Amino acid sequence: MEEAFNASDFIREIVRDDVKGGRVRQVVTRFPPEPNGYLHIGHAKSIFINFEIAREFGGKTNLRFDDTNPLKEDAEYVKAIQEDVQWLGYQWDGMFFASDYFEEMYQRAVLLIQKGLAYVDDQSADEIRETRGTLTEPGLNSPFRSRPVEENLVLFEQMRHGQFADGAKVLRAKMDMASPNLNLRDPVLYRISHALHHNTGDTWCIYPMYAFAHPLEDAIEGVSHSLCTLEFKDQRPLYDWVVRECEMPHVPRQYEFGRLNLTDTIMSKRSLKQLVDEGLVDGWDDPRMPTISGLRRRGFTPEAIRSFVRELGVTVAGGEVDYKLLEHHIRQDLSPKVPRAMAVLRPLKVIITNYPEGRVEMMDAEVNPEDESMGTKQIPFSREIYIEQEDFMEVPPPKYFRLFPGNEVRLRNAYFIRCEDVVKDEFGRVVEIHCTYDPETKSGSGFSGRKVKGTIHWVDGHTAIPAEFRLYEALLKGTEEELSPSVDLKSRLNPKSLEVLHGFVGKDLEKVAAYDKFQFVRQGYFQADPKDFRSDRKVFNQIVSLKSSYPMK
RNA sequence: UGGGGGAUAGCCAAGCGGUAAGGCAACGGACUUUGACUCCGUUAUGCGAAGGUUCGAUCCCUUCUCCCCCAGCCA
Repeated sequence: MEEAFNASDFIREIVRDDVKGGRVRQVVTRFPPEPNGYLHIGHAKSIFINFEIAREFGGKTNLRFDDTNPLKEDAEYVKAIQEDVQWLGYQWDGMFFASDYFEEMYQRAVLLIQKGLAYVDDQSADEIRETRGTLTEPGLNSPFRSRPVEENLVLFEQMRHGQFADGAKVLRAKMDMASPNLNLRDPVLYRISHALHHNTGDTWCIYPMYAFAHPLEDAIEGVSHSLCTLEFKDQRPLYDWVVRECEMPHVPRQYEFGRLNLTDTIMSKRSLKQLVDEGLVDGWDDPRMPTISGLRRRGFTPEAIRSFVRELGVTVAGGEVDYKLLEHHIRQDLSPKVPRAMAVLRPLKVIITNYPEGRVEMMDAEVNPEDESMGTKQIPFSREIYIEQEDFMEVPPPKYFRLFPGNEVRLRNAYFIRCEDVVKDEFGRVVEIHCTYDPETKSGSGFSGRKVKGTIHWVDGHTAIPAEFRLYEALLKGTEEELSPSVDLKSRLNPKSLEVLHGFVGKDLEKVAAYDKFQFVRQGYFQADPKDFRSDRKVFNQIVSLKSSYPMK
């Protein structure tokens, strides 16, 4: 289902034309993350686009770490990024680092200086900002703009050799301080930073800026189509300028697509990192995080993520995709392939008064009704069971098909039971209910004497295994105003984003292992938590609930 | 405000001068040992607005409105 797909969008059209017209011999794309954080679902879209398009045209895709800012980058992230890309199902052709090219970049910058197209500026960061002009006013030329080539060459070399402090000087492109495109007002190409680089250590103390480095990286790698998000659109003239003026033999082209936004989800790495750093979540892989590792820990599958981003398509219109669409794709993926099981998240004890004490019956249960080949399993049934608290109401609302005094329901894979009595504690809370069962209604017996409106799930009281269930809601929730990025992140957090419940799973889940996924019947899809699951402490993360047409929950 | 992009249903999105695909959501209904799944049906005389060109406009032209991005020595 996933493979039978023939996408067409403006980028694929461009690539197709380039190949047909002979302008491009081999399609080469790249996924260029900066190793300054973990990948999120937005990156999944970019990964999908870059890898799939190259694959469709028989091309190649590189994984390239855009590590030009040592202050923010870390080897931890490069490892995590590789894991995430592979987990999503993609294998790169080449793996590179921008830092692999630092020497060549330096030489290209020297070329620029020699051509009179770059100069060393002694102005401070503040001065540069102040003289950049505004949206409506042109900027001012730097007093160092016409520094002689020879002097620039010497200064730039001294920059490289650590003769200046951080921020003392920068290398700037000599473009146009009056350009209506702010990116072209003599953009900074190199800055001084005496920082330890995760890859090159202290070899360098000057680092190229993205705008200079990225086009060179693409050109060096023979990238044909450099596919990035829309906010880089204004950089395109600069991108082309760098490739041209640096006299790169290979000319890559940049094309931009709209980035993914999801409702109730923050996607900025800055904010995600803040959540992690301030301990507001359980790390980058907290199941509430929109990171790939968070989704993985939550129980999402690569297939679901891929089919989700595939359906989004490639466009330039900005918008916000409903999180429900992602939920649809994970349900769609899991439903046919995951075993059913019964779990009671909020237990209520039920005594079946006419069922013989001490007797245990093994009941047949289909592993997955959607796929007979998955077989059946045996689950124990006895006099005492647990059902879901919400499946009993003393005073039921209209259209309530579950248990209430006098009503009969089907216990899934077992018998019909009828509620006869309610036991309450001193505060009037229901603590236990008494039911009777009808032996003739045994599951699989073909009994058709009477129909019952509701079927509820349960676990056997004597063999049930205690389990912890973690239910999730959006990490951030609130009105549009409350969710404004200008509001402090902490106050935008949804206090109910995590709910921990202690209940039971059936004995058939005795041998579950981390990452095992189930559909807990009538509840939703769950995964054994990879971090906290132990054989003696069963922890399940809710991936997504089941859809429900029953109004209240 | 200068520049760059965008506007098709509640959300995403096809459409490329010939009379508005599809998915999600929602709402009905069928089926059901999951109020699930599946299946059927409903939901834009309308494409941000107003003019114009044309036999014919979501598509071309003009003007206007609204939204997003750019003033890091971040990427």
